[in-house]
Amino acid sequence: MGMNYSLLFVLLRAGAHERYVRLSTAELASRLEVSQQTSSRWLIQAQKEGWAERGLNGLRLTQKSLTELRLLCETLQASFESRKKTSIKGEVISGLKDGRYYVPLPEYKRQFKEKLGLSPYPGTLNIRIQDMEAKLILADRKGVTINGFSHQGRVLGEIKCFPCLIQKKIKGFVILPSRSHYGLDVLEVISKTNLRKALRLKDGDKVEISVSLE
Amino acid sequence: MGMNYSLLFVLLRAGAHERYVRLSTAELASRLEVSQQTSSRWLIQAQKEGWAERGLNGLRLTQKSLTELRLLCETLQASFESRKKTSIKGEVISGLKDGRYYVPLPEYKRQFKEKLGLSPYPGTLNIRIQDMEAKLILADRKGVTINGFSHQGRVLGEIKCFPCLIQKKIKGFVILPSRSHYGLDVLEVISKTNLRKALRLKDGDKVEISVSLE
DNA sequence: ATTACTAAAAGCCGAGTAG
DNA sequence: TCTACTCGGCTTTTAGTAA
Repeated sequence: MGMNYSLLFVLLRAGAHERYVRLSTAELASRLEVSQQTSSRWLIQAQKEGWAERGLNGLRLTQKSLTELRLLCETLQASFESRKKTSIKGEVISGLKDGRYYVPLPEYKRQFKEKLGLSPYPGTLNIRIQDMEAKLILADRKGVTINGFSHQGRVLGEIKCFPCLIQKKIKGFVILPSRSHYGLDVLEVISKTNLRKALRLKDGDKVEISVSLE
Repeated sequence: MGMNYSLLFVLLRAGAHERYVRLSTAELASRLEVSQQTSSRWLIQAQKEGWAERGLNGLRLTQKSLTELRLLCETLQASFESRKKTSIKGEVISGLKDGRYYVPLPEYKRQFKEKLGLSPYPGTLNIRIQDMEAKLILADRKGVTINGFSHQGRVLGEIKCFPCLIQKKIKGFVILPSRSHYGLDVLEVISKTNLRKALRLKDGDKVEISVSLE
């Protein structure tokens, strides 16, 4: 029989981790949104299994409960405070050259300058990545959003950007266009400079992108 | 229908808060310690209620789940990081005078000096407290431990100490001897000075002890 | 391999109520 | 007041199994 999380959380909120608290089974029931009978039964069970104890002054959580809850707290914290940075590896590919079209569009350019402080080189460096999940992690994060717009009857979608360092040398941004022509295995990077030239990259070269998830 | 905590915690531990994770219902079942059929049913339910979603790449937690879990995380953190100080009130009593025997023992004295920076007055101030729960709170905390030892065939137990301020004036330590002769209603305090003299205390006088729980 | 349905058994819930 | 028992009804579980 596992622990009754709802009960433990209610007891914790009542302060039963540091002192005996006086809580009638009826009061407990209302906080748990169950009947008085059920809260009474749950409490008896929790006592039997060593999660809670009752004394003259009321209820309190046992050391066993506290250990368990503290562990849970750490698990939760670890999950939520997880990675602020990630490193993505892949190799340079040629791609469709469409970055050369959309990156220099005035509306995108204006927003790149305003939101990223970047006057981008007109084009993207395309990287085929090994770990596709990495792109999914980015897709989930907030990043900086460049708004979409219409241009000459064409709809240009929004772009999500993440600051990054290419080969640990040059600053740039990983961009995730909402209407990308690439799949999950290709990452697009923009920078002030022509990355291929500056880093002497050619198709097939291995590159490392250190991305800040902020 | 409330959320299924066990399921959410297992999914969180699997990393489903930041990406799709591939987990068969059988694998999930073994982690949840339920049958495959039950894990399948729970998952369907969680999906229906908007706690989890399934894509081609596996399972992941929804925003709704993350919001809920983050809130829970904060509750837990708040509970565990709670009070760093507490105030205990009571009145001076005479006690058994046994502090006069054990406080000055060289081994205890050495540790008091080393661990607390204290050369204690040979004796304890005994206080009958109104709120017995306060002592239980202390017993639960770590404090500073003075190790036990043997002396002339007698076993002297370990002592847990908490820095305190008596009457908001004089520094000292609340001590909790593991083999105390007192019950939960009596607190023993040591200090560099003779507290009775310095604060002009006599039996029955009200005192306030501000304890640092660290 | 996998998921999820059926159906019977097991377990849980809460109204009623005793102490 | 309060807690916790009984017991009929309802829900959840899991073995078996189909897809």
